[in-house]
Amino acid sequence: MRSTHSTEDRTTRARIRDAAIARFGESGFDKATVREIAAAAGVSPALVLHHFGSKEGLRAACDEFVVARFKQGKEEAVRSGSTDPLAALAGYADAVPHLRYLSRALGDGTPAAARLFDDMVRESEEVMALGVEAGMLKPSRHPYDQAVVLVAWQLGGLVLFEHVARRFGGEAFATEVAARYTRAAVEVLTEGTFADTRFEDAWESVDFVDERPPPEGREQVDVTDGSDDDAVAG
Amino acid sequence: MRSTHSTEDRTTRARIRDAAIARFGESGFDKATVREIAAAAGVSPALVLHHFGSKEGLRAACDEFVVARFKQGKEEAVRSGSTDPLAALAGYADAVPHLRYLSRALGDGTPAAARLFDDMVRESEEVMALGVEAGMLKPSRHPYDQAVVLVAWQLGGLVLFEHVARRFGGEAFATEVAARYTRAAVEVLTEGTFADTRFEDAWESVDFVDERPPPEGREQVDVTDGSDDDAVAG
DNA sequence: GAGTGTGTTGAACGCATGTTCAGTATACTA
DNA sequence: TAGTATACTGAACATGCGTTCAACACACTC
Repeated sequence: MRSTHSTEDRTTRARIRDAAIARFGESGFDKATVREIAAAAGVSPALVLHHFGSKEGLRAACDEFVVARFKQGKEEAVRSGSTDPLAALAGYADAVPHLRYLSRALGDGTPAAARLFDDMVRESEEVMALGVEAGMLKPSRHPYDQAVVLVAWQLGGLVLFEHVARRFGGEAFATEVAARYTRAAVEVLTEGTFADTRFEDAWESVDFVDERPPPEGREQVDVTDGSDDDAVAG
Repeated sequence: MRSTHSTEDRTTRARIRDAAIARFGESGFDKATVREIAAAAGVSPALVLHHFGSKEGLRAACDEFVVARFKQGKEEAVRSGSTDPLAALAGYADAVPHLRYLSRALGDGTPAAARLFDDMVRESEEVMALGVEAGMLKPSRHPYDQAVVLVAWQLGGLVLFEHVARRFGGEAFATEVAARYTRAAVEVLTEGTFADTRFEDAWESVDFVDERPPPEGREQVDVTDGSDDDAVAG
């Protein structure tokens, strides 16, 4: 019996969630207000709380939705052979708000951000191992550490993409900025930038443990609730 | 006639500023309250506003201070030959709050963050040009773009350092985490990770402009005010 | 000692925010 | 038609926030 009133193509709940993703992405979680989000979705502030319990609940719903969406897009990217989700996603114009949201979430220290980071490290490690086997990637002396660093760079570039775009004279999340970014990134990841192994040798002599931390104990949250938000209303 | 009351080793103003840097760094600008900061500094909330005019003024003062401090540390790092300020700064235990603050500022979208980013790009470009001349760095096809990307990665790694540390099983901004991070980073920057030039060639064929954006027009703010905050009181 | 300026405080103000709640409208069930 | 569940609203509440302001304490000048 969902959405007895709304005759739109999407559920009211989905409209609110999308408006929240947009507002959170632009202003950040704290600065974005429930009233703003409600207005953007064309509903009353009370309805937002009616559907999501609290502002924090709304954030959790947005987190789930965006992370799931991102994961899905990433699988496609892996399938196509690219390791940079930024480039893979930049094509989809409607994914930009989600990228923006993700960028904010990573900076805000949302619980979902940690989950996303850990997931990406795990998957990157797998993908990179496969890449090494296939002769596409060079083997690393510290595969796990390298996966962590590369994920940090990828997501870090996402968080600071606004600045990258400004330096490139384009708008944030514009396709050509993303392409230019990727071109430079790929060059570095192919050629390297140090001419000799001076630094590498120096740091290699430092002997640190190469172990993963104890198993993460993060519960794998399943994305059941709200998955039918976009269902058509009667 | 500064600080007629306080008999501490530092000015009250400096104590407030340091407390603010710590609180902003831990909770972020929005969540950190003037009352909290005042309590941490051992003064009344009203005094905070008396000294800095507003919370935003306090943020500006913190920005100036940290950016200046960071710039200074970076110069030393360049002099020592390292291009990674994270590693260069990690040694100074008392710099950790500043790193934490910087990490937050970059995520919050503080005006100072843009200034810092732009400064770093400019300086990185210079340093990298020198490095190429000296035969220490490989020449890039797109030196400016490469500088932008490397700065984005450096600072992005800083923003997400909390997650890097978690994956490495250490505390954020711990020295050994920083070392492990640097080791992996240096490996990638020396060897690259792609085994062949497949991706590089593909992206190189995309023809984008390599120009810098129009001159930035950002006024170079001079750090005169508050520079004597740490002066000893009579 | 009077006058002045600065550091400092406690209490209050005004405002925006997240949240609650009583109540209305609509759709479905029987 | 009556009953019930759900979507939805307007108005209000409580709280925490940044900020203001009148007053006090101390140091300095004359």
